Amino acid sequence: MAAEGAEENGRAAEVGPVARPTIRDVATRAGVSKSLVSLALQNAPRVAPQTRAAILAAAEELGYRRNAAAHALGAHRTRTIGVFVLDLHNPLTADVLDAVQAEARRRDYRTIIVVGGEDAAAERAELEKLLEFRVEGIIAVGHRLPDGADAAFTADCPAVIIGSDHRSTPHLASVSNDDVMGAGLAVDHLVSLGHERIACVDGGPSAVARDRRRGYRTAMRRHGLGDAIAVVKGSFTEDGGYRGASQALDLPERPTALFVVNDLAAMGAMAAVEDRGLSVPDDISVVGYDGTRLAGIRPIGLTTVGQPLQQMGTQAAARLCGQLDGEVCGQARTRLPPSLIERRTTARVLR
Amino acid sequence: MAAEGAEENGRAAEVGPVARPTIRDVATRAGVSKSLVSLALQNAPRVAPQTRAAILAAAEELGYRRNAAAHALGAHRTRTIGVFVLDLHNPLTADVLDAVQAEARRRDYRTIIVVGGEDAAAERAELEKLLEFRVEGIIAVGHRLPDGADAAFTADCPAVIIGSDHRSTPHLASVSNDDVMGAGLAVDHLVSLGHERIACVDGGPSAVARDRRRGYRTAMRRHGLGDAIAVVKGSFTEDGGYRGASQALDLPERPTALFVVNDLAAMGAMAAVEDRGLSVPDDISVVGYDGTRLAGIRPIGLTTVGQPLQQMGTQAAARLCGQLDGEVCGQARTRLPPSLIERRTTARVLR
DNA sequence: CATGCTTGCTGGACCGTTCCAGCACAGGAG
DNA sequence: CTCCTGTGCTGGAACGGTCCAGCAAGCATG
Repeated sequence: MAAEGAEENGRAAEVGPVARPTIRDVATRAGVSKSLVSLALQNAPRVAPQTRAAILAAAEELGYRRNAAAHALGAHRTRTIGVFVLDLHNPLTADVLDAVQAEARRRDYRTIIVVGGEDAAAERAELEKLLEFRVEGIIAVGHRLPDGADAAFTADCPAVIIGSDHRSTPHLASVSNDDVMGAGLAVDHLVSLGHERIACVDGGPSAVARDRRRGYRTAMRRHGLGDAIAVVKGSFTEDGGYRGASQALDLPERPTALFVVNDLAAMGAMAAVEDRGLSVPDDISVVGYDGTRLAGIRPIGLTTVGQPLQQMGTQAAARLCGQLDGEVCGQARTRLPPSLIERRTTARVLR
Repeated sequence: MAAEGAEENGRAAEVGPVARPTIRDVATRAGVSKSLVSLALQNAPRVAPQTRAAILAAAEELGYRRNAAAHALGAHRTRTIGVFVLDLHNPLTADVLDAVQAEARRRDYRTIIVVGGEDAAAERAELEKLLEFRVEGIIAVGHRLPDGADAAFTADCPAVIIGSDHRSTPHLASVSNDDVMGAGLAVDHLVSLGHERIACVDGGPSAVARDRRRGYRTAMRRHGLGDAIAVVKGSFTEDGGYRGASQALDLPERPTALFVVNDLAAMGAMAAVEDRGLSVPDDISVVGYDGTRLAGIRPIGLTTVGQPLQQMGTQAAARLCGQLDGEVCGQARTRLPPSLIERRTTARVLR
């Protein structure tokens, strides 16, 4: 029966956009007022069961489909949250998104995703698009907007940032892992394997990179290795990792281990090691950060600091939806503990 | 000035959804009718330049933002295409999406992305959501809807499938690579390295897997290796690749090379090789399929059949937008040639 | 029997746009 | 001067829903 409706439209589709049945058409067919159809469709209580059934049947027969635009306009609500993604290529994104999506669905919110293009302008345009859609809240998985610009957006609807907690915009809610602690975990692990000359391949100016860098420094000093601290410039990309590691390996006192700002960059770092005729982990141990699936892939087996990605996604969505539903939510910034995932790119240092 | 508007709303945001300025507010401030504001905002021709400027200024001052819902309702258009993604984890997805997004943007269409959940029901719900938003067209990157169900959707708006071209639904436009040819490329390459016992780790019942399987068989026969044909069951996941390869390696006549249905599964296959104390490529050569970035990562260096992912994304978007803009588009099903990307997981067979 | 409450339904205003018909005015052609 | 054309603008209907006030009928209560 539904198929029949689709068939009818199938023909019309050839010549242009189909004139879809409206709530009024359904009302006529069911012999009731359009108001009642509206009520029945949103599962309102005061509708007689058999009337409701008749309306639902009529809707089904006509192939009625709610018009989200009209709905939003009338209801002043969309029950939709916008998800902004900075980089689809980062394997971290997929894990987080799956969890966000699942939690939102559970709470009866829908999600739409947009992805920020190359530059800040494109990112801004995508965010603007979300706002035009009148999403009720925004979840951002990474962002590169200058401080302050994001504030202008979150003035319009609540937002939660996943991953980086911008210290500069304290009003922004965030769910992140404790990067300082995570970096410490990495250093602790390497030290426990006897490493002393541990270099840090950095990620640049972002808040995340800053914290990981700081955690590295703090941990090194804690182990009495303050003099061995060596931070080289890199980035969150494979290429950045390659260049950073190259620089570190060419240091006069060559490090025996590399702590790299994220998993992707760690891939590049391993390539750099290899290109110098050295091997991982025999000559050089490598630790990444993020705990993405990529790192877990067998031929790679990267030791890394795992973020609770799924949990982060879930919490972010739960917090946002909760806030929208008027629940009182606790603190705006949640920070989850990371954990070390030991695999095959780290080994005891050779004397 | 824009910031000022944001500030004002910033306060109101605490107590609930902000009452955003409407086109009417802008009209009042600029001292014109709302119709003219509407005209000015959509860059209509018959608006005096200085009036337009005044209107734009007023809009800016008030922090006006178009309401997409109202727009859609009035204009009977959304200029939005919906992108359905089956699996965000497949690294192929990101490449394709980037290209789709870029092309759509170039043609002044916006995109929204939804991701299909665990099962066919969730997938259907997401597609339905897109339709409720009244997207003008749909691009699907993979899908698992039973044949016929997808027909019901595409009856309502034009759609292009990327990747798999469902033979069973010939009315669906698609952009794909030639899987039969690609599989042939892989076999040719292995044969040129002296391999004869080449096994195929399969991907299951999907159309894509079928074509790759068939391409493998055809090529083997072409090389006079019909007797060496060995297809083992696997899937498009790492795990499926592992199990498939395990089975292949336990064959009485152990193969010297593995052609695996996609890059992800090839990762699993390599793990299986390793677990048997064998090495890639010295003992076993491995070829993947897709040409994802994953395969290119240095520590992996997988030899693979590369799909022109970016080109596929671009063409799909171009075709869809073109159709929506009334251009006459050629054939509904485009098939691009893949190419072999030779890296370090294949080697000359040892005698 | 009047009253009030509950249940089930209706009519119409409203949301923020677009778009169409139409109007006033200016300038050029006849 | 009149007519015509084009320019710049306005008012209001329409889009497809939601939601509120209100109404009729049935029932219980006093």
